Amino acid sequence: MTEALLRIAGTRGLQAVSMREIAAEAGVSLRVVQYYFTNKQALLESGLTELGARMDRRVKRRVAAVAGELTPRDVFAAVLGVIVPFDEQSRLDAMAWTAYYTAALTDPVLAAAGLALPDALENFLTVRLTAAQQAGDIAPDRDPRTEVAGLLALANGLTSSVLSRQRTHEAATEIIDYHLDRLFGPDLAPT
Amino acid sequence: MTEALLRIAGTRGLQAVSMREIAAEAGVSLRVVQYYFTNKQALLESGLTELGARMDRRVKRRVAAVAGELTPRDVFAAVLGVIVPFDEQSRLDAMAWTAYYTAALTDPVLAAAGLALPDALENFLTVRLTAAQQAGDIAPDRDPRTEVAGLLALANGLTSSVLSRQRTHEAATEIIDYHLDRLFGPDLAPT
DNA sequence: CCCGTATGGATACAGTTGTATCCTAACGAG
DNA sequence: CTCGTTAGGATACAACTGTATCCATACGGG
Repeated sequence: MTEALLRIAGTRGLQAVSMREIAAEAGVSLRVVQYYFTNKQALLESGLTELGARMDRRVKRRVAAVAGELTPRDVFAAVLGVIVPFDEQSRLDAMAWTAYYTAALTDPVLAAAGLALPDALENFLTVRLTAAQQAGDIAPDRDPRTEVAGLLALANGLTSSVLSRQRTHEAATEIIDYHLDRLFGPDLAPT
Repeated sequence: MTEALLRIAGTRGLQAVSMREIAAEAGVSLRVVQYYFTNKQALLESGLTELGARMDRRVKRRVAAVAGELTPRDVFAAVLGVIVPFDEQSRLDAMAWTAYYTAALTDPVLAAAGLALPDALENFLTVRLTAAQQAGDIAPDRDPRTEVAGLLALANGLTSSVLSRQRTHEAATEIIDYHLDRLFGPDLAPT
């Protein structure tokens, strides 16, 4: 049922999401939607939670696919590579996520629930990059906090352009890889 | 009246924009809104046009403020510096712009009218950067098209984080300047 | 003076929205 | 068997939406 919500949000936008639309999309009656989600707000929050869970699953899958030891660069490639949509499903999710993010800018309730994830992500990556710097994996004159902020902003901006079909997923990935090469140095680039 | 529209879109979101709300915000009657904008769609399009015009005005103002000759870096600093919100007014406009952009992702009518500007901007900057490269202002191993795409994506991503108050305008500008320094070389950096 | 046109006030209307209410079934515990 | 709880169908309701209609005024050219 939350899946129906995200399907609508990803194809027709959050503003097209109504209790009745979800009921129709999920093939149930309006009452059932009301029954399992008392509020529309509870419904929306469940969508946001599910989006976060999907993102998490994708990162874990990518990390698990890495053979051998996990380099810091692998972590960044996995996280950033998951932000930019790479297939139909992740494109729909990214659409829904953008819709949520925009809504959160003017809705304080959604903001509290939705802006925590990007923040946590930035902190997580900053911690990892700082550790990588102390281990000598990146140059000492880099500022981990600034680099992470720049990379996340880049990935988000690229996502926008991929969603609007201004750019393909491959072109976006290339740009990200280029920046990762510069940060981690060519000796750490994947073969 | 279009101003009232953008004020609402920037503070409460596009979905809060209704004919009656605009009438109230502009201090006129509903009929007047209907009279000057026959459709709601015409109303929305006028908002988009106005946003583009404001962006244009800001760029021109920055360009005009440059003393002496206009370096390629000045052009980029002006354009990118105008994308990231820097005062209350530009913050509201960026909010409205984000709302429009998100709506355009699922509304083909808005997409045709709204995605033309970013596209034109990217082409314009690519032409300028290619010329700058031929003049020796940037290293010959850079790909102008990729560099422009990356910078615009970065600026857009930073705008998102500034709008969500995750980052200040100053922090965003710093990151952009850092990337411009790397692209144009320190010898062309502003004093 | 007179009338077409621009401007705008008041109200109506059908559709959609979130939410609430009322009524059935099913079903396991006692 | 009975009863409380879970699950869901049918419908109602007030609020809001975009749009349309009916009217009144102003006003400049003939």
